[in-house]
This record gives sequence, C-alpha cells and structure tokens, in this order.
Amino acid sequence: MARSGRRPGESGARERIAQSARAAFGEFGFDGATIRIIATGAAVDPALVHHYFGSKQRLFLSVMSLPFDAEFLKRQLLAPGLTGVGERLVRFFLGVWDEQPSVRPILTGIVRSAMTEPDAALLLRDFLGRQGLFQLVAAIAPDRAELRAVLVGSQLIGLAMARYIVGLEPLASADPEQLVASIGPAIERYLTGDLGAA
Amino acid sequence: MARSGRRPGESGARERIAQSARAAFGEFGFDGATIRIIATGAAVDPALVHHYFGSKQRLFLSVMSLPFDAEFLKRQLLAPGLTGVGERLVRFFLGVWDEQPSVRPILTGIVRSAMTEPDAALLLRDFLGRQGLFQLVAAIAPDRAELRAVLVGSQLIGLAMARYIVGLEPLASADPEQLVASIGPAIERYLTGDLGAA
DNA sequence: CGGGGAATTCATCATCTGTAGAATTCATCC
DNA sequence: GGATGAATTCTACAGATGATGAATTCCCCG
Repeated sequence: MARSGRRPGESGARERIAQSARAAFGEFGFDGATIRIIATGAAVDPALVHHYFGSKQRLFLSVMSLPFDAEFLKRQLLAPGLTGVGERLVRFFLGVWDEQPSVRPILTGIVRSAMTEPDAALLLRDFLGRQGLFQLVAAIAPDRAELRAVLVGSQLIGLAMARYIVGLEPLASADPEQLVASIGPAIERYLTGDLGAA
Repeated sequence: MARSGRRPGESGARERIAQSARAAFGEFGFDGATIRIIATGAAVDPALVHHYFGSKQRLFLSVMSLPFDAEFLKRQLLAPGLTGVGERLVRFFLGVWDEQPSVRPILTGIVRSAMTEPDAALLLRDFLGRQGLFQLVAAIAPDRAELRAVLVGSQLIGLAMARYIVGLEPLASADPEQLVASIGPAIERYLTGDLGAA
C-alpha cells in the first residue's frame, strides 16, 4: 500500500495545474470550472491544487493574467502612420484569438467569468480601460482618449463574444480579412474621428 | 401547528416566482441564481417553484423570453427615412436598457447566462440573428443582410456588456445622447455602408 | 545515514445544489 | 356538506463543491 507521498523525479505538477486551470476556466468560466475538474485535467489530487494556490480565487488570479505589452503594440500599430490603424488593430486582435492557442483560454475565461465574478470583471475593466487599451489610444488620440478607448473596447469585446463564445454565424466562420475590412473603419473612426458633442 | 397547505385568498405566487426568477437570473446568471434564492425572493417555498415550472431549465426558458416586435420596430426606425437610422437604433436600444425596469433583468440574464449555458447562448443567437435583428436589417439593406446584422449585433452587445454588466467607465455613466452620437454612425455604416470585398 | 522539509495523496467536513414525494390546508362543485 | 383537486409547505435525498488536516513518501543537506 504505497500510493500517497512524494513521487520520484520532477513532476511539473504546479505548471500542469496552471495549464489545466486555464483550460477549464476558459471553457466553463469561474463557477463551472471545478477544482476537481482542474485536478483531473492535471492528473493530480484536488488537494494539491489548494496546496499550491491556496484558494480557487487565488488560483484564478494567478493563472489568468494577460501578457499585454502596450509599448510593443504602440510601435507595431503606429509605425506605418495613422491611416489604417483601425484595420491593423482589428487584424492584431483577431490574430491573438485565432492563432495563439495559449492565450485564447485566458481571454475566453476572463470574458466568461466577468459576467458573474467581480474579480474577473475587474480584470476585464483593466484590460479595456486604463491599464490596457487606454495606453494605446492615448498615444493615438490624446483628446477624449478615455471615451475613445472604451468605444473601441466595446466593439472588440462584442466581436469576441459573438465570434468565439456565442458562436454567432456568419460571424463565427467569417474570414478574418473580411472582418478587418468591415470593422476596421468603425474602429478607426472611434480612434480618430468626430464623436459628436458632449 | 398549522403552517403548510393552501393559503386563503389569491396569492399570485406564480407571477411572484416569475418576477423573482427574472431578477435573480439577471443579477447572478443561470448558475448563480439558486432555486432557493428565487423562492426566498418570492416569499415562497422552494418546492413551489418546481411545482409550477418543473425544472430550473424550464423556469429559465419560461421566464426569460423577450418581447421583441420586429414589425413595430421597422416602422418606427424607418419612418423618417434611411438617414439617421443608426442613431435611432442606438437610441432605441439604450432606451430599452435604461428606461424599462422590467426588461432589463431579462437582457442581463440572457447575456450573463449565455457565456456558460448553451440554452441561453441559443436565445442570444436568435435575438442577434435570424429571429431578431436580421428581420430588421433585411428590411433596410437586403444585400449581405446576415453579415450586417451580426456586425450591428456585435457592437450593440459589446456596448451592453461594457455599460451595464462590466460597468466600464466612462461608458457606464455616459449620457445616452453622447453614445448615440458616437456609436450611431458606426451602426449606420454597418447597415448601409460598404463593408469591403469578401 | 539521519533528519528536515517539500510534494503528494487520503479521508473527511460542512454546505449547498436541484429535485422528489408525501403531507397539509383551502376553494369549489355537486 | 362531503368529495375532489389545486395550492403550499415539510422533509428528505443523493450528489457535488470548496476546503482542511493529517498521513505518507521522497529528495536533499549535513
């Protein structure tokens, strides 16, 4: 009867738990992602999750942070000048969702959970607000940058919801470049156009 | 000991349960809205909820349907002609959320629940797709009506999420007419403008 | 080679969840 | 006024959930 206790060799259990947690939060949201589901996905006892991360809340916060590099993005999007910045932003946004399998569950997890978990809503607000998009927008259009940032954010988050979470056709299967051409100009107007009087 | 059994007079319990369920689903989403929370909100025993509605799923579907009158909306929005239809649509959309206390929990409930519940996602897809917005859009721009409808839908749903659910400032506190002026033209372009080649 | 500490699991708790069935009270119709 | 049926509540169950504390096994340092 030798089953519990430490296992030989390097197991990487902590990283496996983090990985599995991201996948589960992304697919089921905060509530739906059970500690037991996460543990099973990591081939680990549920208690080990608590051992490493303390509580489900702390696990969520530890594991669902976004690697958002505003500086890099600024240079990338503004190098060719202001014209076409809306389309470049949409293209970049879709690229992150479509082509980065490691980031996508983090994004879906935050969006799914933000509907009911205040902590996740805070993450999303930061991402769309002062800690995220605002940094970028302020470099493009200093006047009314807050308003411009949240307008852009609302369109992008709506796009992500419809395309990746709700699966609204024909949006979900649309060619990315079609969406760039359709939505890019709207974003560009939010960034640089006239928004009407206050 | 006389507590259970039928109560004298008309109680309207069924309607109170529906009311309380809408409020709870709207605030906590499908998962977070417990049958017991709903029952307490209606001052009723939890078993009565099942007695009337059978199961939580059926309760949700019975109670969260939207009164969406596409015909009326068409006439309303198109009477003054095509110009300004985007702004009128945004104004109407905000009016429903801001001024109709009975409808708002239904909308927040559907959006909150659609992130994790397939049934609710179906409701949302119908609302933004063929059963809802598409009816309206097809009357305005028959060419590429499906794409136009979901583009409009993505912007409107993103607006609702940011303003009413996530509470993203300064969107959440913005004056409705400011948003009409800012977002209306984007919607109008989705409805009547050039969306780029396929 | 012995001991401290980290990794991992076991067993368990208290609570909450949706749901079911039986029991009780009332209104209404014959 | 007795019977029938609907409204309402009580009690309870079986399973899931987040969390805890102790036990077991292994690695590493002296």
